[in-house]
Amino acid sequence: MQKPNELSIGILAKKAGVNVETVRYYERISLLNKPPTQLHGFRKYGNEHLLKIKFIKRAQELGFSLKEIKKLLSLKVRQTGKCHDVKKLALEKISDVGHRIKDLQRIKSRLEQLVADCNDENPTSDCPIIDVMQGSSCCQDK
Amino acid sequence: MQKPNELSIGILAKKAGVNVETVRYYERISLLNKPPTQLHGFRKYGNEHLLKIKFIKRAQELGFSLKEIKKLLSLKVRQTGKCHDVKKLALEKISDVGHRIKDLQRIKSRLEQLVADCNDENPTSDCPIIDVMQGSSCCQDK
DNA sequence: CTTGCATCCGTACTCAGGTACGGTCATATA
DNA sequence: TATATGACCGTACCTGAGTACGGATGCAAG
Repeated sequence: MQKPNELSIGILAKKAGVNVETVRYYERISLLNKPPTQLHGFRKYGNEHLLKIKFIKRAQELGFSLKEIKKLLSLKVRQTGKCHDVKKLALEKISDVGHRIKDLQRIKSRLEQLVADCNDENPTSDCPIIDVMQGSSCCQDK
Repeated sequence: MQKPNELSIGILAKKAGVNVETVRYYERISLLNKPPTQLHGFRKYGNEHLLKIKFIKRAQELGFSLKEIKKLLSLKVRQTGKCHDVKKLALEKISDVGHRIKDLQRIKSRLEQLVADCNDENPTSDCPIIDVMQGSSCCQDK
């Protein structure tokens, strides 16, 4: 019924490994342009749509938000788009991710330190973890 | 009008450095128990409420969600609560945070590698960052 | 022909952690 | 006393990234 490179939304979603609703969602937020429709409004996708969804998913794995991906896609589309512009976004993302890593590391070592000080059999009233959260001991920093 | 250690919601919020609405929100989700009310239903807080909100805020800084904080608070309250139980939650959180750090590091080094390969003046059609997201080159891992 | 799945569309719901709004009443100050 | 805050309450809204639902069609196989 369909030419081999014409995909229904269900097939497309399956091939891309996403939910049908996700495809519709991407269209709603104009991340994916609405494809030409057949009779009765049934969507008819091509291979480029499949590639685009896979692009989105890879970019997400690299930590880009959908909003950022939209930007990335627009750079990709414009002929005038320079590698430079993409690189800029990537560098921002690197710095951003770097900050998040630092925050988490600070949290982690704080917790490790607390756990190290903690004697299992103490009642919680003597628990150093609870204590530090009470603010009674140390760390008025920040 | 009020005894010095009785706080209105506005004063409490200010002292704790949170929004009035946040206090009400914490009550809604039973993180903070509803304080005794005066005439006309005005909330009347004590110093223990202030400490509790500060506790919550410190625990949040350590990466605990409000749900987890609720658990922490219930351990703190029960006499039978042992340091052990708190430590367990802390260890879970450490492992959790550790995973998040690893994920972010993987993302970061991937991006750094891409940026290193990227020549500013290329058009986006030759951009290695875009390429990898297209999936045309390398990395069919995961 | 009927059953059953796929698709259409719009809307509502999810999670977390709040924030904002609107109407009413109380309190404090000038 | 009049005005300006502040507090009350319930509900709606926000972000992000989807997921779910319900009713109306369509299409294909038995």
